[in-house]
Amino acid sequence: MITLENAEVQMRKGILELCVLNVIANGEVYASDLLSHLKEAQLLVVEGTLYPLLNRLNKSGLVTYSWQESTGGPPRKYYRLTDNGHEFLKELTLSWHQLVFSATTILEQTTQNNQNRQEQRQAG
Amino acid sequence: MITLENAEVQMRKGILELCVLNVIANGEVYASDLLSHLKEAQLLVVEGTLYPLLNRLNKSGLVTYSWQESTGGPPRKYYRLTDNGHEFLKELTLSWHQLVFSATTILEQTTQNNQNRQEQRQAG
DNA sequence: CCCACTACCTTGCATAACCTAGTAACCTTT
DNA sequence: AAAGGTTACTAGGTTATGCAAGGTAGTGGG
Repeated sequence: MITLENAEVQMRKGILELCVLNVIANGEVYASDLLSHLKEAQLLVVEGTLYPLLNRLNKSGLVTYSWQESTGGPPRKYYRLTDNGHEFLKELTLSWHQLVFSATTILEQTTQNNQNRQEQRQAG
Repeated sequence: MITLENAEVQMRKGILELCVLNVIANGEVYASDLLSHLKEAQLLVVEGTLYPLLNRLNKSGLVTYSWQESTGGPPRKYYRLTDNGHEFLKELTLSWHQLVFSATTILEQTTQNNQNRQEQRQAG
């Protein structure tokens, strides 16, 4: 069964990696930083999603981390991109732009046709 | 293991429904029409992906179809959106734009910071 | 010592859906 | 009737991963 909820989750999935890599590329961050950055951009992510993703990125050699002391609380893992990670991000960003292009192409056609139909309706 | 291939598939998944619904909204089409429209927009889809998707959309009440004779070959199923489908598409399009906004926000930050770093490197 | 807060992490359920490879039916042409 | 093109469809292997829920552990205040 297709629901709006599902479709939105599906779309979000696709760009989550892209966004996480970008935030990390943007400067060393730890998990909570990431969460708040993503939240700022209105991209909903929770811990149970983020930690496994960071581990996957690490195991795939795209990010690495270093422990750093915290003023209060346990030490933090600060992530940064590896060389492979930068390369990967570059190509993924390209893919993303191509995808946006595809979608835009199709959306624009629809918009134009709907406008045409409205004009026809008004003319008729 | 994270690969570029996987990540791209993942991103494409998310917008496939959106694009298919849009093409259908664009005028009655049958499966092969859809495939060529999507191909024009450089969105790779194959039969085995499309037919199940069309069935899901149909079962979810978002599209309906009518049989029409073909000049040569078996009759074709021409799809069109239902009222629910139009409503769904409207909201999904909105979600898509919001998602593009989120991604763009994050991508721009990265681009700016990278530019700053380059300038700093050149200055140093 | 205990509580609250922060931070990191894992297990497992639930879901999802792509795509390969194949089937079957209809039509026309030879 | 055989061949070839067009159209529709599906079963199943494979892969993926979101998220809720629960666990571990460091710090500091009362």
